[in-house]
Amino acid sequence: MRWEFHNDAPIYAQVMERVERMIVSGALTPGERLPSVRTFALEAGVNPNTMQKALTELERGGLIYSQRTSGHFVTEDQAVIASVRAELAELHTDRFLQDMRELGFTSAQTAELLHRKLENKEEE
Amino acid sequence: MRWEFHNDAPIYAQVMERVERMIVSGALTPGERLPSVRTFALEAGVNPNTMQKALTELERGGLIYSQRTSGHFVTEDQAVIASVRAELAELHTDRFLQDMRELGFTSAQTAELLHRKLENKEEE
Amino acid sequence: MRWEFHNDAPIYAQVMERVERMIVSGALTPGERLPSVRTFALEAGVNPNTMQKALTELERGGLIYSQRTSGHFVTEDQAVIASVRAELAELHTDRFLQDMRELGFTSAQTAELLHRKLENKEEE
Amino acid sequence: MRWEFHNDAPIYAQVMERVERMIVSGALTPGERLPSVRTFALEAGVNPNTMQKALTELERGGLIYSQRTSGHFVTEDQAVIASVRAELAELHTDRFLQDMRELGFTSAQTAELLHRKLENKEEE
DNA sequence: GTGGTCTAGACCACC
DNA sequence: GTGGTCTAGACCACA
Repeated sequence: MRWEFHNDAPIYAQVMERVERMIVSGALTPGERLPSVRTFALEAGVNPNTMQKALTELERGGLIYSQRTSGHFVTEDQAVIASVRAELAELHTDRFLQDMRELGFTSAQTAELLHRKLENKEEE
Repeated sequence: MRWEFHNDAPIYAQVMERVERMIVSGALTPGERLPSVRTFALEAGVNPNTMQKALTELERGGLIYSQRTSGHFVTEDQAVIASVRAELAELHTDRFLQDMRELGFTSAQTAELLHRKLENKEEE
Repeated sequence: MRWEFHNDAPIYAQVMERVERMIVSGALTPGERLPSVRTFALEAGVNPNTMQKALTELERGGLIYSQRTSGHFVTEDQAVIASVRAELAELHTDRFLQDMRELGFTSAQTAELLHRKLENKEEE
Repeated sequence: MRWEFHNDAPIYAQVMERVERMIVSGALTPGERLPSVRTFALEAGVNPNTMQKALTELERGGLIYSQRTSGHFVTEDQAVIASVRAELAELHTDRFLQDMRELGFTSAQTAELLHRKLENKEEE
């Protein structure tokens, strides 16, 4: 399964985002071993160096850690994961509000619309 | 200013989206004449055929209409514009909820977070 | 002038150290433009990618900053430079005390020896 | 445990330094028999000829002496050891002052910094 | 096998 | 020209 990438951001950054989401969503659990750099790169359809860079950057953020001979692992510090998750949630919310503002919706109108949508769902 | 495009969708579709947004946000007003296909294509940095296809598709949706001799115009039917605007709002909202769900947020939690964000803004 | 490198540390790290010293010692002044990545790499006798990595890491530390089209520059924030300088001084001092301890000198004896050395210099 | 070597000096010289330190620090005591050249070379991960040269040079300095049939021994002359120890201390001190000078510290400032460091240690 | 580093060579956007 | 990114291929230490 080769991953898909956009033109508007470096591939390594998109790889980072993707792995980030796998972690905060629980698809990769705390302490779990990631595929080897080479294998993961193959899976993503990118060069091993690109994957290496992405993982190194993620390591800097504390979301994963590496052990020289045995691989990369998801952090066991759930606080770090929670923090990143909150950050991403913030980011999506901001982007959403921004998108809606571009359509001419005020924040209040946006919230109102979201509520109506959720109520409709309940009825279904 | 050349527009920026992704890899994950045909260019013409992205052009459509962009013009759509210009219309529903009011950057292009009802009845306003669009630049010529060639000019508009140049401005966007796409092939005139691509721009042509985008405009034709938009015409099918009723958001613009063309007059053989004088060019393309934004519809004067504000109901159509409002409808498209609502559709886009729906789309952004769905995508937002989807993104948040991928982070493990329920719809209720997402709404809660949005509220807190708006309250904080008021305080500022 | 090709630089000389040891085996006991990655080249990019040694390049970082070297540039660091050039900055904190004043050989490169605040705001000064560094040679281009390619030129600098040639001067150091390393691959441009290696120099790029070294400069990127230094940028992360705030000691230099980059402008996409015009090059890398030494930070103008003298506080950052002073801080790095203090850090390096600390490091050298610790290493010195450690080396002397391996020779069987206590810290007090080391300090005593240093003093005698400085006094002898004055006499010269 | 294979020893680690730099690129910036001949291996035999680095071996010398290391054995020197073992002697002056007391890890090898006066009169103690060294491992055989072959064994010692294996331990250090160097060619026996290299180890031979290092020991011969150390012998010239009087720090060790050899007996044709029974091997190499640490000198029993403590004055020689003390002298070498002083020499090494001198060398480390000079290198320290040089490093600090490269950071822009005068000798006085360096001494001052060392003092403050030792005082802090006492408090701990 | 693993991560990590290094080199070589290419392409891109920006100005 | 500039920095930045990407790929390909190689080597190393570690276990």
